[in-house]
Amino acid sequence: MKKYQEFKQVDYPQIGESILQYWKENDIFNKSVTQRQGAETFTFFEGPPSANGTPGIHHVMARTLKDIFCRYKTLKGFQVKRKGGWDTHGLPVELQVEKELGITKEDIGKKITVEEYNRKCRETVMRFKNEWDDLTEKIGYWVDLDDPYITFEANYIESLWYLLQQLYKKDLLYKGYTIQPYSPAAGTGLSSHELNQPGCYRDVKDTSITAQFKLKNQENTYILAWTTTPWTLPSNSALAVGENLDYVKVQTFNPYTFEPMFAILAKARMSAYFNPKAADLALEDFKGGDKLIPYQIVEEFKGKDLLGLEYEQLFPIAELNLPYPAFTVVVGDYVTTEDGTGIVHLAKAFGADDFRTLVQNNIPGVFVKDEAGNEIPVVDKQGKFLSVVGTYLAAKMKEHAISAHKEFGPDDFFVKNYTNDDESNKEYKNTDVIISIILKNENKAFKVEKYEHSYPHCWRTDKPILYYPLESWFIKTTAYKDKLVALNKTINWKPEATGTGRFGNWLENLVDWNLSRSRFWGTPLPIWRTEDGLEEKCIGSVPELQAEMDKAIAAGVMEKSPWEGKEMDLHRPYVDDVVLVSSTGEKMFREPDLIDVWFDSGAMPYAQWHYPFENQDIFQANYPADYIAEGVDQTRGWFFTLHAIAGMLFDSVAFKNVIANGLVLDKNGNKMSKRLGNAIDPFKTLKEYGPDALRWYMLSNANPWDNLKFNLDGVVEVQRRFFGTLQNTYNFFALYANLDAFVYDTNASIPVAKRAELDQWIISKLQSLIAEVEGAMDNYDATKATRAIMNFTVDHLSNWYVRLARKRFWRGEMNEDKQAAYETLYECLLSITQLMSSFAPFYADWLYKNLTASTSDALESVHLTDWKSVASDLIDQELEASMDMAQRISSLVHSLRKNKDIGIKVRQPLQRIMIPVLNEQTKRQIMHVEELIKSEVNIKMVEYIDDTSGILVKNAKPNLPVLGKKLGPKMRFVVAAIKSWGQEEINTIEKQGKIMVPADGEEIELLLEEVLISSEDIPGWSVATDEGLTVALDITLTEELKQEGIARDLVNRVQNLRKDMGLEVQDKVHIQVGKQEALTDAAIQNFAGYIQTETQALTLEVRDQVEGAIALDMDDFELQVKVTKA
RNA sequence: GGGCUUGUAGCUCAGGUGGUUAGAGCGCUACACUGAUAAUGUAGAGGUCCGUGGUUCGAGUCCACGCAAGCCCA
Repeated sequence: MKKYQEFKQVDYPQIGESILQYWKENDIFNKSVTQRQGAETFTFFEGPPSANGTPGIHHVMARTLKDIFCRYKTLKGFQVKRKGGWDTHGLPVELQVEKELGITKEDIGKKITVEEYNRKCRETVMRFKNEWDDLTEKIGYWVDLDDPYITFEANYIESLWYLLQQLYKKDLLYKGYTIQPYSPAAGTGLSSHELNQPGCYRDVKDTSITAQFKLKNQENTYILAWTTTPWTLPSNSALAVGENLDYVKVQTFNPYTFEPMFAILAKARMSAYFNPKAADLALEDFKGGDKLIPYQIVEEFKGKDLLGLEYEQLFPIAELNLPYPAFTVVVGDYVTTEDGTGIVHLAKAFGADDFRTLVQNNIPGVFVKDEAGNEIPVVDKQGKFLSVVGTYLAAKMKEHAISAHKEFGPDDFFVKNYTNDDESNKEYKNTDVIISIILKNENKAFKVEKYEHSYPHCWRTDKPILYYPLESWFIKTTAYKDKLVALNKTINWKPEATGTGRFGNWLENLVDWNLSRSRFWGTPLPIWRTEDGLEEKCIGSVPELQAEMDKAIAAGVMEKSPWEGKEMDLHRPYVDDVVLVSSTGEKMFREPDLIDVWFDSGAMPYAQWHYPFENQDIFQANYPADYIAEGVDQTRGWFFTLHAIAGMLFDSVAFKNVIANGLVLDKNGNKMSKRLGNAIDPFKTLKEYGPDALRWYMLSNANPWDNLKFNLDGVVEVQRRFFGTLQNTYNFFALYANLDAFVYDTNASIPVAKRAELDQWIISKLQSLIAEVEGAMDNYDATKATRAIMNFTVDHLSNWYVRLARKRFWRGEMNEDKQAAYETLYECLLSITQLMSSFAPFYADWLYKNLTASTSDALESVHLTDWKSVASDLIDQELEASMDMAQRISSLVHSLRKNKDIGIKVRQPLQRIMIPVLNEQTKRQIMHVEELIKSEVNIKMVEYIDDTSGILVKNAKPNLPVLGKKLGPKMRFVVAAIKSWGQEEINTIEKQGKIMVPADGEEIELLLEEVLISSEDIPGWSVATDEGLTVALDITLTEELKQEGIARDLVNRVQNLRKDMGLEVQDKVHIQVGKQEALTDAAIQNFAGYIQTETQALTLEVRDQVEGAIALDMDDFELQVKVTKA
């Protein structure tokens, strides 16, 4: 029986399926975890995917990347628990459900109850779980799919509530507001998703004003600021300039009132405000009403020179006046000179940038107090000015006798076009126009014009949106900024730049985490408030909620628990039905918001174990994560939320090592999309190529943090080049091992030191490989590891070791040398199965099982083995250097033989090669592998030419890195001098160790170590050179060499014949050859023994006539030959 | 608009701290091998190192400004 199964063809997808089956039947994954019970843990966190869509090829990438390090660490002896998880909340689910039901958000609670809606979400979100599980299994991603965490489960939510309560207790959870897109017509905030709907941004013409802000303490001097939303001007509380932009002070006249003035604006924007034709006009010649208005620059400065300047409130409404530092100039990093004046007016309530800048500068915004004492903007949620502004505007209309399409009272001033007035009326004037006229009349407007720009509109009402402050709950992440920054510096990011750059910058510019979402399907915010907001309760657990409910029921504010007689579902609408009671007996209602789904996933280290309510021990042993991996697009998503929660509540990082992988693009570098039809179906790909080649390709082709241009040709190449070569090497081994009935026995193997030099070499190479793979994997660099394994397998093991050792396998009976060859090859193959098992888990296990089928101490799976560490004592650097020399010399000789002028094929033996050697070490290294070189390139001897030969031509070059430091600018003189050297100078520096060189009028001493001496020429010989190694080939063909060449040719032809005849390796033959010219006959006669041995010929006769002979083409002549089976 | 990443042969990618002639695989061309054979080997051709400036004796490598592609944010 064959001990090692041989394979004609390999079906990689089939290997994947059968090994998967084997793992399942034998519970291998589970065993790989349980057998490490008690060992040190290596913790991995699974970033939960959402199963409401089918998985794509990029998920193969992401999941493979997660898998490999877990497998590697398992081999290294760690216990690696991997709990799967599902992300189930969030907008995409809601949108999908709404699309399927044909409803909008407005219909929820009307056409469909919240209860039904959420039930539908719950169903939808796990719809493709089976596909996901299937893919996960088929690509060999080992993760616990039987007991995953699911973010909608009550236990999970309870853990979130606990965390939120912890934040609340630390005073890190607060209610504030943020500037968001808001639709007054629809009465709702809009998500960025809604704003990105096609057709949302439309070109509209708005009245734009360049307003004049009068400086305090400077006569007639105004800062010009431009806005396309004049209605925000009454809310102005500061002006922003670009710190490094150039500004000018211009003496001129107001174009509406003709009053003399000084205007301050960006120098680059002057052309937009001043007609160059007026540049030469004298200021004193100007008369009111002139078309051209003269101007003159009187001062220039940088933006930073303007900082802190105070100006007068534009609309002097007493109720809206603000204390210093309001109405001053500040820096805005977003200020440009693309349009406007290069100075931006800031209204805290109506712009996100404005809000941020003013908060940073501690400048208050323009707000008034409502009845409850809350600050509210001067425009209400219907888009109408409060009467405090309306009264002012109405009065000004009277004062300036401004007529319009109707009489304006204090409550008639709507911003934008939120009235339903007839805009086609000739007298129609909107609030922006009225404001413009007032400012013009009051010498406060420098320019008013219609301006066309792109502005977002509400997709439901078609009306323009308003940027408006909306209430939100926040986590005060800014309070922990320094801590989060410091903790981040301890994290090992791959690539590093994502940690320092993208993530680091994000932390540096941290804003408070806006936690609120006005939605239905998500984790409810566990905060109950009295209606006046004076009393709040933040609930941190189910029992706590239960206790509060009991109190509320006892107090009579709630009739009964919404979950009475049912399982507790902590979602809406049930939680909304919970009314608690305050200390004063008032009703408390839940804040209606849900929380950001990113909090769900960022809390997974705790919530996946239902911490702290259960599993505290497991949590302690598995926190923080040693390793996580996710797409780089998660930087501000999952990576951040993990980091923030860990830093704020646990004073720890959440993960120590992280790979942020790039995107998977199509082969042309375009994004894959189902619509474009360039998406790769992972299931189809797996079916065609199997999981191993796919995984290997993705890891080895490019660093995972770079984008991958996915090309199926690349998978094919990996399969052929790496897997094919490895398979061939195994087949070669199996073929001969079976013939010789060799079976590897660990306990009876020949010590490496007693094996052939070639064996020692490949084993040394193998150990170096193990060290390299270990180093790469410990540094989370899978690409380096896979490439190293591939190079070893293809270049060193197959192409060099097997090729050179081939004859040892097929020659003769079993002996010690043959056994050593088998053992060496076997050990290499077996090591490769372990090295590659993390990356190609199926094939590696399959090969492992083939190799160990007859071995007594084999384990069930390569994935259950212990990592075989480097045996440093087996690494022989000197030998590796020697062999490298042999490979390079062989290559040079091949190159010489192929030279057009030489053209002698390898089968023709040649007498000698000559190698100049300038030092003993080189000579020793080459001599070591002399035999090998001789047989590889078919020459009789290697001759070394050293100094004493007298024919060596030496060559000197400057050692630039050394000389550069010493000489600097004088380099070029010295380099030129060295290049002009002859043998004499080289001899001098070699003998005396130094030489004087002229350089730009002075003499410089050069030391021997500052030049590199080599030999690249042997006079009279054609040579080939490669990195200081030079080889000359003696191409003289003697009679004897010619004869041997013919003999080898004949052997070659007879071998072909044997094969054509279908003879087995061990079959014997008789050979008859027709008489030829003398040289050929002599060759056959002199090399008869050689020919017979090689061809297994019992007899070899030369005859005048050969009956039934075949004419063999011997290149230069034909030979009559007849081969018969003995 | 801002932050970050990428750009090297037809394609996919390597190229510590600047240093002599910029490499590999695939593909292409030619050849060899024919006892690993639907396998394998060898050699060759192929480069504006995205562009422009700069620093330097010397730049694929460092700096500045651009260009192109991508991601995230506004």
